[in-house]
Amino acid sequence: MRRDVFQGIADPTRRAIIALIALQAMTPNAIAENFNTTRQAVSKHLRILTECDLVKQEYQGREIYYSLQIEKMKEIDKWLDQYRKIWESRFNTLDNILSTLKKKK
Amino acid sequence: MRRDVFQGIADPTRRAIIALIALQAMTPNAIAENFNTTRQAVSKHLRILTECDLVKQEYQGREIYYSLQIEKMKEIDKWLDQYRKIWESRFNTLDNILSTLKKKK
DNA sequence: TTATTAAGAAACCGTTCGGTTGCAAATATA
DNA sequence: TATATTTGCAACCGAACGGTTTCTTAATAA
Repeated sequence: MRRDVFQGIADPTRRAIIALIALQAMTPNAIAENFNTTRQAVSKHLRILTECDLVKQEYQGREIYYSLQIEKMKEIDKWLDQYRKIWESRFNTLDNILSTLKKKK
Repeated sequence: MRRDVFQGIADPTRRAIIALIALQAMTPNAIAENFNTTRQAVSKHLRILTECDLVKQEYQGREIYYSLQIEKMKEIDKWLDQYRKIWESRFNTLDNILSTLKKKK
């Protein structure tokens, strides 16, 4: 199954999971306690997040700690960069001014 | 149908469309010429992009010009901000150093 | 050893997705 | 006016998604 970061962050529950484990590693059970859903549903999301390398696992006995692979988030930032150039440009500012004038008219 | 930006950018074809119309407005036909797919498929993507406000339409006779609503892209940037803080932090840098040392070992 | 607990795997279900084909409406052109 | 063009809409299809329930495996605790 081909996965990429953008598919990983597409689901709101997965974004919530990402936020949860961004600062500290957590087990699937601990993560699932934060949602009104079954552990298996969370487990599936973790699988998808793992498949697109947004998350890494650390085995500790029978428990598995999941944590965010922050490096992968930079990919989104890198993709955004081309558009950041646009919205920071003078042309866009000018465009905003023009459309503001239009509205007033 | 509830849509958000993250769903909008989830599909690779839609990201390509976004890149195409980022700098200049284009009609569905003109956009479709850039893909090995039917005009209707592109039209569906444009519909989704419109629903999540990533794209705006401008009617000109029977033609409709689609262009990127760059403001909406800032939402992704804003969401990324919380993670940018993490990957730019000293703690993370330290973590990188540690894992580099681990690999060398 | 025997329960118990943590987690993944498999099967299933309804919905959405991405795509196609076909059609209707509106505008432009002969 | 008749015809061609641009576009959106509806119906349909197979695959993937998000979720549940059930089962298996492996590690811990009694």
